[in-house]
Amino acid sequence: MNASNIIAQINRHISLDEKESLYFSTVLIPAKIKQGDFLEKIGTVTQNFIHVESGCLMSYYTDKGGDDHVIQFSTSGWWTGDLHSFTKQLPAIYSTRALADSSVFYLPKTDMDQLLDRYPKFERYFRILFQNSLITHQDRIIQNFSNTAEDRYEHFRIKYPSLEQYVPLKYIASYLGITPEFLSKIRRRQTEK
Amino acid sequence: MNASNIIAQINRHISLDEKESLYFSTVLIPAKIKQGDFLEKIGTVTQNFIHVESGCLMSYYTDKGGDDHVIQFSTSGWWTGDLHSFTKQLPAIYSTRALADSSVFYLPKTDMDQLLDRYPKFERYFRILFQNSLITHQDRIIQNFSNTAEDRYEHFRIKYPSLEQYVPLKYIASYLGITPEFLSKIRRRQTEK
DNA sequence: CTGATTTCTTAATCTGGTTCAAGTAAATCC
DNA sequence: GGATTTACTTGAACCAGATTAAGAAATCAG
Repeated sequence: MNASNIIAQINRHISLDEKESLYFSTVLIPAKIKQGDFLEKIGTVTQNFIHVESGCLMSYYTDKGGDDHVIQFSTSGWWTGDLHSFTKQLPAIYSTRALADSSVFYLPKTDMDQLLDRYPKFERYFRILFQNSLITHQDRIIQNFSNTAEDRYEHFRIKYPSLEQYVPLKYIASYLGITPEFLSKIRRRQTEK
Repeated sequence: MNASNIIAQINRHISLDEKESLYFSTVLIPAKIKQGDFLEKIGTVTQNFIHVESGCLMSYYTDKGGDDHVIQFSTSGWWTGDLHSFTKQLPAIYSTRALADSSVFYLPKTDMDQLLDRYPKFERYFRILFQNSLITHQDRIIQNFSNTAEDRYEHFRIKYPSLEQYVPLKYIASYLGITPEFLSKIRRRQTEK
């Protein structure tokens, strides 16, 4: 596994020269993750920002009642990780697990900090990344308020068609903010149409 | 109105020198906004990123049924605006209005683009700004899924105590994702305790 | 100061979605 | 390949919060 994919993807937003690309690829740590394995556990301090090369990951919050709530699925090209824990170096409130055998790159916090100091171009890259992600999150909040669960499910399937191969329905339900039982009901309603 | 407040605030994240501070303050456009006035209307392309000096603004989405959904209240020190419209120069899906007489700075898109090109330090500032905002938005999604409306209301009052002086209850209800009637019910329940 | 508009509350009724409990299909594991 | 765990479905009872409609309180305009 080499870093050419991730670098190509970054080059869609900024233009890295040889030196920058090389430096970046040396700080990335490649890893293979087996389905079901944890990349990050609640309560421990997040050391890495995670970039998915292939496979599928899921990040989720576990509430006081022990129920899980999915905040994100990540497939090829996505970054993930508990940003709050990563930034402030506090215990994570999210867990991240592989929903399929996956390969990822870890970007350790100290290396990311150095990277940003040395090559401000990466500040731009991550600024754009977070800016876009913020727009997506605002939209998700609005959609959750203004649409029914059924609309949200249809919208989800259109927006992330590739996820259905990886993600069990109960996690899709969680992502949508409903119970698996109710998602089941929605699905039956739709096939009856 | 001068730019010293906003520059002091930016200096909490990066260190601007004289030249940078000066350049930044020359591209900011100060404005006074009367209560009830629009800073940004749905359907028009957002030209400015908005920084609140004093007063209080509200950004909201209007759904197909004509119902408004508040995404953000902004008081002194906050940035606001329809980021999607601003970034992609597409018609805005959010409106922004003043909930009280307010003073703001506009940062026009072209000036922000030039600012970021000329002084990459600002890339860092906005990277941190969006990164923190993203964390807040993730948290809001999770809280909406895992807490009851009553818990969310209590949490809101603790987190944003200063907003109660500006914001009518019906907009707080909207921000929490409930109807004004139900917020009323919650409030009565609480005073009865 | 006064009428008009907007905000907030109250109560009755209704509904989208949950909970609980049970059964079935599908992965997974030795 | 058979046993066991995990994922999905079904249905009945239930509840958090929506809807509707009306009145009370506050704010605003002239």
